[in-house]
Amino acid sequence: MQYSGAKAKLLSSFTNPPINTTGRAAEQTILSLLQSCKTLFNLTQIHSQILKFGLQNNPLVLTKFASTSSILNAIDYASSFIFSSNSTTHYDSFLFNTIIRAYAFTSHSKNNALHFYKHMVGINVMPNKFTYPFVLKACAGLGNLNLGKQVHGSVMKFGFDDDIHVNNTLVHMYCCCSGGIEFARIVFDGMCKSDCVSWSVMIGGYARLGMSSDAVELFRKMQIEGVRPDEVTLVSLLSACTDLGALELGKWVESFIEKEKVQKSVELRNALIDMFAKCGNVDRALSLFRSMSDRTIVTWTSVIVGLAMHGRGLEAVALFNEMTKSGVAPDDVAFIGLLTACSHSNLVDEGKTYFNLMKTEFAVVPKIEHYGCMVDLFGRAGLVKEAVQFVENMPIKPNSIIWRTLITACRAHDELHLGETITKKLISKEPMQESNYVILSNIYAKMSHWEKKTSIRDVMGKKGIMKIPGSTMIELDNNIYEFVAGDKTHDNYKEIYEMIDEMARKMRRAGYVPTTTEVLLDIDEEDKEDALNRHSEKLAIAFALLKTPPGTSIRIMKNLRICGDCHSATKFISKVYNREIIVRDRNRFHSFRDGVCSCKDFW
DNA sequence: TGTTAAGTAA
Repeated sequence: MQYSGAKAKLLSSFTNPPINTTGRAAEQTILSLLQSCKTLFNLTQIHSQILKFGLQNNPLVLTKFASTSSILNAIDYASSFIFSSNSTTHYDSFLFNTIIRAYAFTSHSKNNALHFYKHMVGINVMPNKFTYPFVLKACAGLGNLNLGKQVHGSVMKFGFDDDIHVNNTLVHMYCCCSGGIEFARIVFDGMCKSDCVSWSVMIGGYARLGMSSDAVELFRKMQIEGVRPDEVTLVSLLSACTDLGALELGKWVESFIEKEKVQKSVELRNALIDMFAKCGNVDRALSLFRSMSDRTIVTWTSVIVGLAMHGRGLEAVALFNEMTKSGVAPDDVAFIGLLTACSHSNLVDEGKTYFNLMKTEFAVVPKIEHYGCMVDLFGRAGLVKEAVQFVENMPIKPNSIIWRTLITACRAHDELHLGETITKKLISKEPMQESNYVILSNIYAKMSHWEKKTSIRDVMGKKGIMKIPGSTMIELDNNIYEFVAGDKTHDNYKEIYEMIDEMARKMRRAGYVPTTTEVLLDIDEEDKEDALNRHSEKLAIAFALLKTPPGTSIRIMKNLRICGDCHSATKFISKVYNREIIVRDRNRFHSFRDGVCSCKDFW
């Protein structure tokens, strides 16, 4: 490579170094080399120059060296000098901050950051207020709560707990450690000064942990206290809206952005797209997407996933092709979206093709999730043999999700004995997982093995298996209501149960037959029907029918997959009450209208 | 002789 001008001159002074230079001049030479050339020179050469000049313990040189480039080697060289040094050279906080910072920002070396922090304290170099944000960032990356608490102790000991930056990073650190969220809130509540970043960190912490109601609640408090949210706050808030299915709140965020002229970063627009897609308004997501000229892989993936969830697989595939043509390289998440789109829309050939292209053309190594998508693709399409073969030939050891996907396919396509065998194997490996027993119970129901089905309940009771309660959420008049099966905690519960009875009568007249085999309980048929009628989604629909004007759409969100009976019942409800009912379950959207579901019963 | 904090996709 040819260099000209100043660089060429420096390069020549480097290859023909002023050998006799000593002291201040040598220091200046090295510093200017490091200053001007950064990554131009081979670090090993600079290293040998430093040794030649005897500057290996010079704090200035080391600091410059460590901050010279983002190349980890530079930091490693600098840090090895410090550790190998047995001189009494005094290194100041800035040198350590530089090194800690470099390590804290490098994904694999966060331990080194802590290492240096401890070394620094050990040789009596005082940390300053700039030190802790770096150290705490490293702690956050490591997610080690005890380590974080230790550093928190030092922060207090050295009296930096009145610094807003330090406190903000403390809150963030606790948010990133498992089991740390309560500590985060304690620090947050105890801060003598707080700003938009403090609130954003805390709201973001709740949102990432799926504590979405807490995130929304804290945002409301932020509004009351008059702190202006910025685009980062709103990304976290939108993520909470997405999780809760809170479309109205999401729309409010969009109008807030316009009204308050919040900077519309790509991340913020991506979050809006994701929110609209997952709150049931995929067309709004699409139009936002079309209006963007600075799309990232996240933008594309968000709409592809959104379309997949709505069963619009062909459009998702078309968008994927448009994306690759426009020069955006697909990553592993994009492929998960694409393959999900194929499996939810019965596009077996397309799915197979893209799975192969993934490796050959796009150099994305398939992960267990991609294999899972393929098993699902075959399984849903009724190709159980292909699914089994695929699992047998997988280069990765199948996990329990793969097995459950396969079992679900067996159950749906009447490979009941195979399903039973695999489920029993799975239960022996994973005896505390409730869903394994639910699947087995459903298989026995389909086989009419009622005694076996009944005995499952005893087994579960003996093992003390925790049930994940099904719950359904609905957003009405700026409130989010949550229902669980058999819920009687709601203010209007009497009205709701009367409505349930009315719904049951009208549905029966329209030809609805309850699917009582879905009930796990050991009770008689009439009680089973009663239990089905109290499923959380039916309670939420009854509540919505009571509280919203006739003819308007009803949107509900379920935490698990919608059960077969509720799916069939909702079709009848949509017809009898002339309502569009949009259900978001764990996997996808179901849009019921006039007795038909948008998923065409393919789910 | 200087440096610091937060966010999105299955």
